[in-house]
Amino acid sequence: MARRKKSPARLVELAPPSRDHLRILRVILRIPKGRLMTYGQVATAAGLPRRARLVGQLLANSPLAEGVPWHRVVNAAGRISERDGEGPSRQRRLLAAEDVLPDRKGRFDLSRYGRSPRE
DNA sequence: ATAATGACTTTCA
DNA sequence: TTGAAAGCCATTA
Repeated sequence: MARRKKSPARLVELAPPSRDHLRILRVILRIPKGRLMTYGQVATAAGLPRRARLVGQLLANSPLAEGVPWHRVVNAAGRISERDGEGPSRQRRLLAAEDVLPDRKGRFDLSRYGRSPRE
């Protein structure tokens, strides 16, 4: 096997996932279709209270692999937090495909869509 | 070790 | 209800 040197921070996508990241991913994977969770809820459900930003950082750096319903994660205001450069259109479209629709101002009703990962 | 930054959240005016 | 400010935490520079 090829010897592996220390990978630069640039190759985040190839870096071994940390324990915390796995816990977060596991929670996101259990968000039912048509439902939403906030960054904070995901963090807490993953056993990492006050680490909402960690959830955001993970998703921001991840290649957003298929099968990972990252689009079901929104901010506490029920709005889409957009990635550097990209608009909310992509996430909005994916949600619309699950009948999760925003109000006139682009806000999602968390009391309606927001639920814990396990029903 | 200090400072800046970011898919965040809560508080307050 | 909205936006600014401060709080919070991991990562980078």
